[in-house]
Amino acid sequence: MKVRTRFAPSPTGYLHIGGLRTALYAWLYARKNNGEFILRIEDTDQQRLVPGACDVIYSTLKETGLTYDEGPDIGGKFGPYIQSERKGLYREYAHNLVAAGAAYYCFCTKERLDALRSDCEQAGCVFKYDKHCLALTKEEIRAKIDAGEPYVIRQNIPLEGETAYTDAIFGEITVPNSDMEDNILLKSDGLPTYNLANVVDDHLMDITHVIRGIEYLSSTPKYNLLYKAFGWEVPQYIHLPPVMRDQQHKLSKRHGDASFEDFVQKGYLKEAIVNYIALLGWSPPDNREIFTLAGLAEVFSLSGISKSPAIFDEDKLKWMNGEYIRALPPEEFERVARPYMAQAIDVDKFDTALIARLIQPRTEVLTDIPGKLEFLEAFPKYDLALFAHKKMKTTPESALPVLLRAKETLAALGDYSPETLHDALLPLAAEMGIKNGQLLWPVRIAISGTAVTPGGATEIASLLGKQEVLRRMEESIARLRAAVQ
RNA sequence: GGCCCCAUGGUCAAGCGGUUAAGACUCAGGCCUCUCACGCCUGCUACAGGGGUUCGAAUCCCCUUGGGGUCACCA
Repeated sequence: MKVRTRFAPSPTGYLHIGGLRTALYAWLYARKNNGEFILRIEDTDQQRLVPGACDVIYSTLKETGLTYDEGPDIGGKFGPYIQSERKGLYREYAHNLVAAGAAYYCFCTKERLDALRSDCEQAGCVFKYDKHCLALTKEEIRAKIDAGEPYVIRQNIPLEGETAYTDAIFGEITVPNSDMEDNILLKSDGLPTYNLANVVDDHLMDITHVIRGIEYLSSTPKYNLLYKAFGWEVPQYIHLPPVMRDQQHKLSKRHGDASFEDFVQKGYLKEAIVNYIALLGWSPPDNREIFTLAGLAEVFSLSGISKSPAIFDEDKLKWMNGEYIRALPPEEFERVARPYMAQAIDVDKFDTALIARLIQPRTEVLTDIPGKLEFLEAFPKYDLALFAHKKMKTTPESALPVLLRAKETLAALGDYSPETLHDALLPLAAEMGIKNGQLLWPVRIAISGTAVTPGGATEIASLLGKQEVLRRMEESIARLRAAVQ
């Protein structure tokens, strides 16, 4: 039988990192097994509809390369793929369940339920629906429905016994029936709850492997009772442990660390994010860490999935993002970096190819690019103490004569390529009998006014150009003169 | 709280009864070097605790502790 997996998010307006990882694993499993990956939108909660939310899901999946074979926007032979468009179906199946005795009508009002709940709370017990409406006769039910009383359909769960199933990751899971509630299957608005919809759709859509979050681990027996009542074959279950922010909190929207988009905005490359989350909760058979999607699909296996929650480590993501950035072809890096350069400098005034070459190995996230370039656009009013460098044994005093000589050389030079500058300045150091660093450190400070720059004196000088270099040299020399005196 | 599940360094993790308990990130030190970074090398840090089973336990069992999940007309 052909493997079919699905990703079934609720349209909340953003794609949670944990959700993305679930989608990734479902996608990988399908691809690895030459199967199909389906996208289904679970929008049965009318209260939480967010306009445009589906588009976020479609576009994120496409941007990350998690292509689906069937889905709302591309169709497929098991459509529609949006649950609200399948309303009639669920109603029909819910009624079949009632006919089979596996479900029943419930007319209990919110008030009665609330009263029951608070009584329970006072008594210190856990609330569970009391099957009150199960006792209704056919006639009573008919009368209520004819009278237009709103109703829901509840699952009729046995009071005794237990229900078990085997999860591919966690093994055998057994839950006492008495712990399960007669959940609502069909709401009074005619739409199904997840309890019904996931079962009906997974079956109708021929899903063979249900890959989803661990929050469903202990409610899965209930769904299996439904499969059984329908006479359907249950799928293989694969529950995934959660992605955490720290030991006790999940990644949350509030903390700005929950959605894929948040990380893209923070300057992470899409490929790096996907690669990182693939490793959060799953490990490959070997020690590799850098994978393309295709590479992952080749080695992905359920046996590598771990059982315990994984804490999202942004430090490691940063490192991985750096790896991806460094691996980019130079032109490609320049292209993605350019908008970030533009935040700090006038990109038409500078040699952006050279800048790109300099910052590529120094960039971990795209967003730290502007900060590295500010000194190019505006010469900072720096502290003269910057001329002091312990290892180089330079001081503001020793810098002055060095700068005077360097300025002469710099003024005499026509070509300002890094190579020419290099070839002119190094001999000067030799001639002066000082170390390269003792010459180049003061020069770099004098023209950048910045302790740490992406590149050395010759490279910075090249970027700045002769005119600006000489201007900055003069200004620095003047300030030094005034201070040293 | 009931029920279900989990437990190797700060983090991700390998390990499937016999290992000097991998690797990666972080951190520290060093090399390289025109600053920083990159790269390269070295180092610090772990089997939650207690009982069993076994010739032998990180690996199997039990308890404790800690953590997660779940108990909605949400998914």
